[in-house]
Amino acid sequence: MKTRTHRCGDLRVEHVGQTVTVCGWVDTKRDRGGVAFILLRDVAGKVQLTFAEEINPELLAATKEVRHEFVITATGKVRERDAENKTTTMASGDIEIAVESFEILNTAVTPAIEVRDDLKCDSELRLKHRFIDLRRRPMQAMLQARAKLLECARETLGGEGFLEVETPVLYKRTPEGARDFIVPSRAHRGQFYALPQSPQLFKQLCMISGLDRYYQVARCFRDEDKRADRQPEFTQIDIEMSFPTRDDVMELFEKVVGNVFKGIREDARFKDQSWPVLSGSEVSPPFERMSYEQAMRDYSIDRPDLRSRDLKLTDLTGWAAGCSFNAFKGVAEKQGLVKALRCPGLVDGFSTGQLKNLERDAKGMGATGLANLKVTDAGLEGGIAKFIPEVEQKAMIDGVGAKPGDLLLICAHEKHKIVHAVMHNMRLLIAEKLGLHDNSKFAICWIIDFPLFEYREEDEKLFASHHPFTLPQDVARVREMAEISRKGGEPHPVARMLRGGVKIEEILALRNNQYDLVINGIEIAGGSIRMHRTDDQADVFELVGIGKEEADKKFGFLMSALDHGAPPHGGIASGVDRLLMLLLGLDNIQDVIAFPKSATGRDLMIDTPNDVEPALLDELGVKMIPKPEK
RNA sequence: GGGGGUGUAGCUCAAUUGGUUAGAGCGUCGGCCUGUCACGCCGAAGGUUGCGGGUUCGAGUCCCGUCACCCUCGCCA
Repeated sequence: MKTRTHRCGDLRVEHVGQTVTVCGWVDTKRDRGGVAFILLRDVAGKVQLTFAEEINPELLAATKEVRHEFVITATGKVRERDAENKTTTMASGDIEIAVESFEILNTAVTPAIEVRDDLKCDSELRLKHRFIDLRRRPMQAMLQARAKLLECARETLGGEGFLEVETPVLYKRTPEGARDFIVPSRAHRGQFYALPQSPQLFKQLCMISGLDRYYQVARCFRDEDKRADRQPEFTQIDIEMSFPTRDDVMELFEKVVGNVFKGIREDARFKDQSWPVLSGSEVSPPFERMSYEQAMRDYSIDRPDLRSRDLKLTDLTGWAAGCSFNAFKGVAEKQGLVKALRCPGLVDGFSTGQLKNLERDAKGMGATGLANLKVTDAGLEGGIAKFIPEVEQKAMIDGVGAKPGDLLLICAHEKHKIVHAVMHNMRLLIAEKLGLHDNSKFAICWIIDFPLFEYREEDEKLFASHHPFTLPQDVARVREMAEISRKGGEPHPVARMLRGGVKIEEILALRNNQYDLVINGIEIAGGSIRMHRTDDQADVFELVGIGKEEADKKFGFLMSALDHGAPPHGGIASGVDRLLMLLLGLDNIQDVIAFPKSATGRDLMIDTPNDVEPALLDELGVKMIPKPEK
């Protein structure tokens, strides 16, 4: 085999006259009898190999046995094509190689899926034959963009003095959060490792070790049910720094994002791609900041899609409390939530059946119903309008700023969560219908001032809304609450605080030092300033009901580390897969991962998970229990 | 775990709503063609209709179960 001199896709007019040797896969073969053409493909692109009877009949005859996807190497002279034979369908379209010799390096069976840019087939087949799928140009470009993204991030972080540190994959089960993947230990029969959901604690330990600035391209594992934008294993750019303010971390990450956009935009390899990142709007730090409270008020979600920023929700609870429609009034009286979405100009946007379907969707999310009202010159029409007197109608129309020709969607429920879920989804649907969610627009914002705690009524428990290591904004007040709770009495911290005179509203009004970066309604990154003092950390553990004993058992190594001179620290973690999806305008995470798993978490190519030998289970001390009959 | 969708030739899809021998395009294989570039022309092969059961004189079509893939709700601190 001769040494390759050039890559197929790199050859241009400037190479005319040179004798070159190229290697690659047979993309197509066009046999015209006395002349034949083979399109040879490699990672850089394609080039045409030409064979002619008048030049070398034996060589032409030998092309007979060449088939699609054979691997061949060819040597010949690069020559410029005649003007009428040039093509713009490929970058090397001005030239061709007049082949003088070629060799079949390997044959290939006909692949199950075609190697073509616009392949349209079931994802099952693509996953099963991933090594063929990855031969396609869009997939190779995706992998190049992914590598470029990481390259830009590393370059930025390296330049800012961050040290890339690897942390263990064999970690420890964490009782909170997502389900863990567990790994049985042979040496310690009956005991298990767990795969990390994130390197959270290790990066904090790196700060305590004095590394000052850490980052890692970390693989994370969560054994939850999959979604279009979720995989059981995914990649995060994980960052932590010492002595930062909240702004320091946010500004640093803005730099990372800015450089990723810039790096991919300026990479010549991608100029033939139609990705949003290449044609989309500018991203220029500093990014807008929005409080959690405002996001929930205007958009009912903590990751609002601001491409449709003017499509805001209105809180009608106050209006509902005094209205004549009992369903709304009742909800308002029970401290529920009533929210309205003004759909501009959509008074005739939906058929009766479509409106029914919207309501069905809302009910699917737990709503009792979804009211729709048409705004006309005469007032409100349709559905529940007859239950609402004219004066109240006018107040409502003024309240939501509606104009004749608008459609109003209203959801009311005792549980705020349900109203938020419904109205967020309706807002997305309406924005989509109004064509506001163009994916070449990038609407970026930080969400800040998140609640420190969430409250679960069922068992009267508080949860850290980010994670329990996040620094509260008002550490002193948290201390006071923890002191009250520590006095004991009732079984739950919340009950103890209530008895101690703390109002539940006040607990829920506490804010933390978390920040999430949201682009087009997708959470791209999230992080926080952490607690670096044991006493602060103990206060938060106290309020979320993790006693000293439990804290020692679960996070003893952290508590101990904090006691050894932990510096103030904070950081951020960003989902590489989701960011890449956004940049490339894709809506399935499988399309940005080289070897992804299916929606049920199977790898269809290597066929895993699979059974293991019973003897191995014995050695591990693991017993298989058959799935119970239904 | 709940709901929805899909499953017919190697691939993408049809099959007049239960009726003769399940078709087409692409691909594959063979032949022809000296400038193709989604080459063209002629011809051929290729099917356990995901799998199992049922209803029926008769099932790709209807029913039950099951498997796989996709979407969605729950879940994902």
